[in-house]
Amino acid sequence: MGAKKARPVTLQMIADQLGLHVSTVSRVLHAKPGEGLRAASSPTVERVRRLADELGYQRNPHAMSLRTQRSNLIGVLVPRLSDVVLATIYEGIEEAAAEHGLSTFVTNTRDVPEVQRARTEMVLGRRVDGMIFGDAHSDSGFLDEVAARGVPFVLVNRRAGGHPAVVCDDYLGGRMVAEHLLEQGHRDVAVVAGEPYASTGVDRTGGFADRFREAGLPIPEHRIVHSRFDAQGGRAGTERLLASGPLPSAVFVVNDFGAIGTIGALRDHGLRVGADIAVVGFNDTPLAAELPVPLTTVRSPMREMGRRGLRQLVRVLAGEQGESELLRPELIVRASSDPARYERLMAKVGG
Amino acid sequence: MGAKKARPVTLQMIADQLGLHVSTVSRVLHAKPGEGLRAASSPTVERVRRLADELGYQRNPHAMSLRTQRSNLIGVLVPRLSDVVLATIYEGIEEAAAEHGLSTFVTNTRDVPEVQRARTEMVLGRRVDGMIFGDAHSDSGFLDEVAARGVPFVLVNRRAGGHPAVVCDDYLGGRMVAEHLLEQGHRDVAVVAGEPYASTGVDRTGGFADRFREAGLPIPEHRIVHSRFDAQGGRAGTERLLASGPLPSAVFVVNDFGAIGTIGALRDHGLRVGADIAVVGFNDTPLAAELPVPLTTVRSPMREMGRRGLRQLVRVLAGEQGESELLRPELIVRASSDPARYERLMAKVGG
DNA sequence: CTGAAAGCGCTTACAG
DNA sequence: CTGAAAGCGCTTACAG
Repeated sequence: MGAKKARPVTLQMIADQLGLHVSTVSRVLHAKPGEGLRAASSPTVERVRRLADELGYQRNPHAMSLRTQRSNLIGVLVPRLSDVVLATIYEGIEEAAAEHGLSTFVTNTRDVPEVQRARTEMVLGRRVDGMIFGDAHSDSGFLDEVAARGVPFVLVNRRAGGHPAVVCDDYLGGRMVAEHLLEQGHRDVAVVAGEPYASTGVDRTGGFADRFREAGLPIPEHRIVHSRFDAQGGRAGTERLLASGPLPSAVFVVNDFGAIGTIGALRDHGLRVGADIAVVGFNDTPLAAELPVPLTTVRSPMREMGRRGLRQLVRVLAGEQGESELLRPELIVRASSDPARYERLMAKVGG
Repeated sequence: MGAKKARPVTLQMIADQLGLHVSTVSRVLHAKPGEGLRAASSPTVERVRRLADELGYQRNPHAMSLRTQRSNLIGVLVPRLSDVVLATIYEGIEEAAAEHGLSTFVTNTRDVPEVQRARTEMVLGRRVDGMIFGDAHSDSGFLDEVAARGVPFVLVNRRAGGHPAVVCDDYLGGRMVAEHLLEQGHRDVAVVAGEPYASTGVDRTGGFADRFREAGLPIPEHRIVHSRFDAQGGRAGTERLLASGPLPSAVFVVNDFGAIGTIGALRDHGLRVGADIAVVGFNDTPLAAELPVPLTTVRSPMREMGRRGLRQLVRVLAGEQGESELLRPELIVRASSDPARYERLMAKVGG
């Protein structure tokens, strides 16, 4: 038992069967389409292609990489793939990579600097052609080092230190939320702001706070708390908020998962989201719409961000200058911050 | 500007600087620890190691793979990484792989057979040493083919066709849910059963239905509907359930994300989860506990499943027989199916 | 204990 | 249009 693993077909095998030299076969099979010079005569090309097809030839990537010093591999670092935001961005990266004939290594760094370093070395040790970081810290020392070493890379999700980055216009997203809450008449608001080292949370908070300041309602410091980017973090941040003073009328949580924790904490304090207090999240993850009280949030083009990040990396690999891109967010209003929608919802449930 | 990418250090460079032959350096640096035979004299070993360290030598994996026909790479296929269940299993795989000196390619197949085929070929084209499938379909024709080709692989998450698989004891998990609902006095229940090609949903439903049958309460066919494994799927399945007859007193949704869709649909029909109808999910994903009405669910050891799956693959790669493993699930009762807990919750919120 | 050779599978100027 | 050679960086018996 146990099927023997067939030795893969090589160029040499094809050459032998056809009485050609391996270099001719190589030229035929892998001549760049743009290449003006013909690889061989039409009949030869035909024969080679046919046999390669028949035998199911697949180029040995290790041999090719060794010879060309190009691996067509890229490394992707994310804080954690179990965060649906990063997983979705990665799906975009992978999709676009496949279209460019590139394969991706993706790895979790849990936002721990030592792990970021170690995984970067590991990935570089694999001789990737370039990297995409989804876990940049605002203190960009590490990335500066990587850049100094000449490693081509781009950032997605979070920006840092002026390196080419494809991110959502988080500042604008924060302003949109502020605008919405101001329209709803909120005057005393709070923010669960995420990790202080992540541009996402910082920029969202910044836009939000700026807009309130412009409205003559600067947000006091104790109304802004940092937190981890998950349900636990949202819960913990909210508990601190509730302990630190009177109840605000609205809470902006800089990501949906945090918002879920916030909702849990508010519930534990006997507060009804949408009625007693407004809550707004960020990212419009799939469950925001499905929550018992649907969550107002800001939609960010996550998959598209991944696709564009990969495209920028391809440009960098081609020797061009990588460009930063700012993707447009969109406010999605739902019952968690809109009394009219909340009433309609309750009417249905109540009746 | 533009740091030049330094050419990586090779064995040859080290050998030259030390006046040694490259083969000696190779032996020193990469002799297996188990190897009884010494690679070189102590002083030589010392000098080589020191210089390698100093220069930051990293073995070129392409050269090594080409020479040894072993890539230390494994391919992982999942339906989608944006499903937190699969992302968490993958985290376990990656963790364990790193401990074994292996790197992983992971790729999304969206449960589409043509994509599964294409991605498998792509990954095999990268010359991985083995594969882990998290997206097996019960109709195991494709996997049988892969096995016949002699590709070493194991399954995680879903089992199929008797191939080595590390999965949760889904059947038992389903029985646990049934047991719990029977204790709560439910007699008329329904199931949102997931995709019919996935053993997870099928086994969970099977265990659940068997237990009810044993209790003398066989579940009529129209009370079991199939659905996609996400919030949208749960919502759609639940709508069909609600359209097909009188209201059941409890709904078992075979995964948490589906359950969220179910909760959304029930809400839209004016039903209060935990009061008017019980809902139970599966997997205990992080948000189950944070939902406004916390969700009863079955905890499955997702990360551990990934770790064990990788370990089984390592065994297979070592020429041993891969073994299937069944991991133990645990029922987590919360307010969505427990009137006592629900009352306590409401008392807090109401007050 | 250390060196020399062969070879993994490919690509790329260079001849002819 | 096609062949021959060199070489990417490594490992692995085999000599000595």
